[in-house]
Amino acid sequence: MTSLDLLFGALADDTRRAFLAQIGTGELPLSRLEPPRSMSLAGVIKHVRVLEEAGLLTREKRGRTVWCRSEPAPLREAANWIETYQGFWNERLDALAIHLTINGEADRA
Amino acid sequence: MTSLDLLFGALADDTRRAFLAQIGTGELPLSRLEPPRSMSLAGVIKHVRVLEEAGLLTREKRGRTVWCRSEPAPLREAANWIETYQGFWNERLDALAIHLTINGEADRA
DNA sequence: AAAATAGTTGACCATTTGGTTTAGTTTTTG
DNA sequence: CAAAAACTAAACCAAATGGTCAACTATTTT
Repeated sequence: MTSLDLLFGALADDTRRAFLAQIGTGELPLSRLEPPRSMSLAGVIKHVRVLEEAGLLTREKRGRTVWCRSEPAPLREAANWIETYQGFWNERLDALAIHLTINGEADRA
Repeated sequence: MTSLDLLFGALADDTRRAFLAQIGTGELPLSRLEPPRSMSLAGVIKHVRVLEEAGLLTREKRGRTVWCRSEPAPLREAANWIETYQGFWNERLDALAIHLTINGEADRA
């Protein structure tokens, strides 16, 4: 299984996306993660492991609590695939370029 | 299951990403799709259905051949999630803005 | 009309996934 | 020390996934 499989697979779940959103740029004790649909702590741990194996988060044990930190780098890989596969992101960037060009000409006037 | 689940789930497979890449912006007969690892036509059809259910492709039957066309719109939804969840795309767009600003000033000189 | 091409469907199978419960370990706290 | 808190690991289960093959429909082509 390729790393993109792991990556997209990890993102293909409500619960796991919620965890990433909750962690954001900070860090959170594993037991503070709030699954959208209630589940046992063991269930939570399984999801955390999937995210970890996809490289999307790291765990650090301090005392008796495990702190989860999100790792954004792999997301770039996923976004790169989307971008490369079909130039729709290019269209978006083109649109921005046009916007900035207009602004630039407005500045000049 | 939410539509993002379907979307990321559809992308979480080598074979299906290959199909999307092969179709690109054009269209391709279903039987011309080339799975990375060889498989029966029935297998191919199952993958095509997954992509279809995620909204990533549409089929049109003309004569005896089914033409597959890729639908980029849902990808934007996926990319939007990535962008929203943590502002790393913003950094990228910022970088482009800086680039264009420099060009604009070069034009002015 | 007969044969080949293109696709679909259904039954089946093995593996993975998403969850549970129970029984642990380790680290704090009373 | 004893109890609570935070986590882990193993066994188990149902459902989904990724694949097969065989039988079938529909459309060309010869």
